[in-house]
Amino acid sequence: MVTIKDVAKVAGVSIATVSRVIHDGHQVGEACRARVKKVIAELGYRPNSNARALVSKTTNTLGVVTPKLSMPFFGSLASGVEKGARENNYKLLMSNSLYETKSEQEAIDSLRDHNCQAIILHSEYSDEKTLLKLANEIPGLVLINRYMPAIANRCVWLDNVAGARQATDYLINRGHKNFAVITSIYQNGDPGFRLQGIRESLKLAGLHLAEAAIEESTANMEGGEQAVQALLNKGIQFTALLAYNDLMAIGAIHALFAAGLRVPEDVSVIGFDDLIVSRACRPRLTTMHYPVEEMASYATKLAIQLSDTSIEPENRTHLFIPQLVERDSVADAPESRG
Amino acid sequence: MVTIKDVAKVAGVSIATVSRVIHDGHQVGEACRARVKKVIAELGYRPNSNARALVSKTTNTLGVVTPKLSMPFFGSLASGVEKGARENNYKLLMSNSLYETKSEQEAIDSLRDHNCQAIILHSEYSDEKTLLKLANEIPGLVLINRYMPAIANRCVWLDNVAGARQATDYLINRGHKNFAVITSIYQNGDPGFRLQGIRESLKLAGLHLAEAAIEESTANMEGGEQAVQALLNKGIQFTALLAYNDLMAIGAIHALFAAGLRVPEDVSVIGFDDLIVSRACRPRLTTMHYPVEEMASYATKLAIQLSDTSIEPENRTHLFIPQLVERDSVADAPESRG
DNA sequence: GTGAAAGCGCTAACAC
DNA sequence: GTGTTAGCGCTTTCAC
Repeated sequence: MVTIKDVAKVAGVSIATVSRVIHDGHQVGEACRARVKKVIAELGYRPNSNARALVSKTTNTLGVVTPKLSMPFFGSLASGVEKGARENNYKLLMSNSLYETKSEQEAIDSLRDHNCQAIILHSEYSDEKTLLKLANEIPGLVLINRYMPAIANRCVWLDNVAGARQATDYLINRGHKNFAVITSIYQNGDPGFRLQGIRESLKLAGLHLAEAAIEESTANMEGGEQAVQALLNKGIQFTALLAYNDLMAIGAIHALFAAGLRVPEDVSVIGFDDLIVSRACRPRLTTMHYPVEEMASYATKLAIQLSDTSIEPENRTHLFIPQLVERDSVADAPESRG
Repeated sequence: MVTIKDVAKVAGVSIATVSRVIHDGHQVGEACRARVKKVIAELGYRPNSNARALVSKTTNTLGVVTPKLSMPFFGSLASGVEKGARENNYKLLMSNSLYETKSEQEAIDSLRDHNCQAIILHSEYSDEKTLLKLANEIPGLVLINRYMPAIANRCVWLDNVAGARQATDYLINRGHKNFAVITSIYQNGDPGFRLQGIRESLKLAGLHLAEAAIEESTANMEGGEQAVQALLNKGIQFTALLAYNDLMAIGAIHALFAAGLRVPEDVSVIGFDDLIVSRACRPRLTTMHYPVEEMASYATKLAIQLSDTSIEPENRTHLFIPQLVERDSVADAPESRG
């Protein structure tokens, strides 16, 4: 390994001079700087980032904690963070929290050990108190997809209620009157807000949503299938189905066709997230676009900014709005057709 | 920040003793150890990993370079690496190479700066010479999804030829005689090997594959659609379609239905990779399972092992075989049905 | 069993 | 402009 000493020796200068040259120091003589640069190139010298971090206490390292990278949603999130990190010349440390409080905590701790100045956290399980404490200890901590009023300016989140309302309104405008909803068994967080949005819109339109028309299941394809089967078994009549997310929506479409129902002719289905899968199913899924990647990049820049405590943080929150993506899984209500 | 000195002071011992306690040192007195441990817990002391890395020259850090995390395939790869890293108590540094030689190189360099002892590299663009040089400099470098004879024992790869043969044979056994293939315009690497496998199997079965029945396009859904449209426009007759990957296969299914052809009744379609999307489309896609996540975990352990130059590396390569996953997009050939 | 001390590679005063 | 020097927090001999 070639160190700053080696460079200094070969170039016939002191290590301080080499250090200055590296830091674009304009306080070094022309000729000298050129010589040092040449030696650096020849020797292939690369500063040791550990030594640098140790003394300067600034690591230019950013950490991200998500449940599981193999889930396309989190892959996109990670990709957005990576982009933000790269653009700011930060290194990216990554940790899966595996949907567990304990490993979530471990993941965060390990990032802290590594002196991450900025951390992007997608936390589903830690309680508010823990998060608040953490936020207090780490200025560069930003929460993504979670809103906590006490640290509103550290939250980058999506307006799930508005998104769900938009989806519901769209269906209402298409003439639908008979709704069913499939949602996650875990009603804290996103699922709860989306359901709330659905309820609000329906109520405003004077439409009734029976409790029996809301089916809970796991938030994946299988869950979507099962939920629809349950709905059908109960004899619920519906022409419009709102799914908690794309995966459930796709499972629903499978189950609907298996039951001899056509999408969108008999039943319109709408998803949420706009993952790649939504373009893979047939019919292509109409859904609410969740700009995760963009939000993640944004959160990254915010985290880096906040980690510099010398600048006063803005006192505002960071709210994104989902957009409707019209594809082929929604049609006008059968009864309203010519 | 609480340092080892703080702990030593509070516990009334020297920093050396604290260090020993941390390292499970059994060379510390019972009472003393207990006291130090208590202080560590009380103060919430966590060793500074930079300082540690600096002196011990062992960072326990692993880097991974993939084109883009938002692609489900690479998300899975990253997830596998994360698992391997976590199990070995390694930290994970991540870099996107964005499908460009230059950023691929930058990504690798940045990992080196950070003293990664082990690196998992999914390289599509760097040439063999560059890779060889790199492998030479970094003992813990492992190539995933690329085979280079000169460093065979550093390669974790998939037998694409065998996979393609298996897929083709399966179709042949189902009575198909008229084949078409849609593949990537980039024929270096995986696409070339898969096409080779297809050709071998067909030839062995005495079946002819006209050049016109091979259509090249981009390796995504749109590419799959376009390729099938081109095939259809040319008037190619086929009952079996082999797609380079799942995405192309799904695009193909869309195009086939759009043209009034049913899958699998009129045309059987087979994919490759077994991404989540393959379970999202209708009919569900029969495909070759690519065990990326498993391979990535394996590669990670291998890289960590290789990075320890004190142990002699095994002189063998690491080859994985894809597995056929039967779902609903393949049926017996129409002409062979009762 | 425990402490003192050297030093990992680097940055940042502080001299000259 | 350039060099000297004091650490950053830690591990690791080497004494005692």
